[in-house]
Amino acid sequence: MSKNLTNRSEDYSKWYNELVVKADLAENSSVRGCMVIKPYGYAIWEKIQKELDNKFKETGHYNAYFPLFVPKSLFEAEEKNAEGFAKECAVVTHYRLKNDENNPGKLKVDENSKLDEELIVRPTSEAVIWNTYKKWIQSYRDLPILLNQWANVVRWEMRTRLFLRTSEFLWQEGHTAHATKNEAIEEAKLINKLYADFLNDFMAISVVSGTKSESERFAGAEETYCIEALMQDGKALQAGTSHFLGQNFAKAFDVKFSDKNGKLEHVWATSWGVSTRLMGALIMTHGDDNGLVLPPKLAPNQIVIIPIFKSENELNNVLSYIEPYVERIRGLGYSIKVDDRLNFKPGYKYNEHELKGVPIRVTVGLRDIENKSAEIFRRDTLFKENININDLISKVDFLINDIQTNLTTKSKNFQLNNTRVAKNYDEFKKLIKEGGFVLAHWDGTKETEQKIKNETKATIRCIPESKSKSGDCIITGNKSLKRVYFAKSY
RNA sequence: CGGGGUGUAGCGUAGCCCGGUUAUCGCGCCGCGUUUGGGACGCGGAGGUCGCAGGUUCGAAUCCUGCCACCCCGACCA
Repeated sequence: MSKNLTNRSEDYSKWYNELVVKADLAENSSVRGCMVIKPYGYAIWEKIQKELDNKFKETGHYNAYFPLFVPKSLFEAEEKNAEGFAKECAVVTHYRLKNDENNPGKLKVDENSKLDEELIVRPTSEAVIWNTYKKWIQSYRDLPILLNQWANVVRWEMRTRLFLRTSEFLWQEGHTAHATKNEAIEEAKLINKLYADFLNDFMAISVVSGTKSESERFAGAEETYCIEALMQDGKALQAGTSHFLGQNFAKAFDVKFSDKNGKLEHVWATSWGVSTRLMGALIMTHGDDNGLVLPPKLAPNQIVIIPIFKSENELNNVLSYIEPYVERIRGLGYSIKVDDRLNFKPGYKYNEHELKGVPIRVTVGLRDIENKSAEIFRRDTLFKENININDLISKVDFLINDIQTNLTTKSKNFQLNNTRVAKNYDEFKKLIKEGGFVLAHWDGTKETEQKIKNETKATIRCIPESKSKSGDCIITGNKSLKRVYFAKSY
């Protein structure tokens, strides 16, 4: 199996270039690891947004928007959260520039514009949102509040990696408030399930889901639910998280409500999010040596048509031959593009669309007009065949579904084939080295977790919900209730 | 912030050890022509503060010193 886990991380960069580029900021700028999302990449992000948005709305959530700036006093209110993010915050200290008298044409910070209280550029919005919720919540009748916002956040990471850990990134963050503990826990679980289904059904990415260990938990959370995907090089990627925040934020921001009996109680909270990292997951899950492979459901162009022609006259003949079919395919709700560019040869176009991951390609030339045929190609298996032009619509319809299903199955099988059980620590070390998920018994202590991390670089990615057999911890031999997922991660 | 590496045209690079004509080659770009069923070809053309600043020298992409940036590996993380 380790044969399958070639280290592709170097190759990924060539596929990134179709979607994003590293931001080219000023030469001496100390902002590192920001990315520019190109139109093609953004089209994919929009598909993700739209689909998730629908799912949130179906489950009773509303979109809202809160400020980018968080006053330091709000930020530090929930101590654990503040402590967790303190080391990676961008801080605004001044609000004005002025001309630099010693350096004509240059500007400098006007020291007279120093803010009394520093503003933190949000690394996440719990603080500013809970400060608002305080004003909105008085009675159990005001609950639940189920809000989501699409926003950018900034985390000043030591080391960045395009898509997976950029300094600034786009995400959605949900923030909900509930009257009971149970309701909040159910909300956190619901969203985690929603994420898992979304990745599997829409993005064709298979994940394992469960909870995080205490040390991997979100700063300020009582419980963190997560989904973890396995990339082709055998490393795990945290694809989404959903947190049960208990009453921590309600206490920090003094958010209370009176229940039916008039008794005052603190509100229960959740928060959850997925980010542009999902696009990284997409690339690293489905990409192959020819470039991106996009599941039809989120491909900006699902079908591309390449006309073959020697003159503009021939091009027009081909276009009118194919036009009724294009219209009908469009009518079925599929996105289809005719690549009639004159300055590129067919071979070049083939390669370009493969690099961009277009699921279906149809080639049509004079030969096809003669034979009433077309050539159809699927990106996932690279299989090419000639069909009768009358079968084009049904074939496209079939392939759209079949490619989606095939990618989902492939991802699931990859995950299963690369998830193995370690019976003892020696075996564990060997399996971790080879890559993939390793299921092993763990005694539940931080110390054991840390020891494993130090010695193997593997972390507990997820504690599955499902009940498996109890056993003995591979390190201490102490009692373990179930096996947990270990892996090296991004 | 520790360890290693790299900086030459939009991108990828040769040259550096051993200083010496007008800084090499490929891709891309512009013009003209021929091409077009798997990344076309010919001819012509444009494009460079050799990362930055000092120093050594008659002469520096090349040698020396300092700085900066980026990449990889650690610590940190969606």
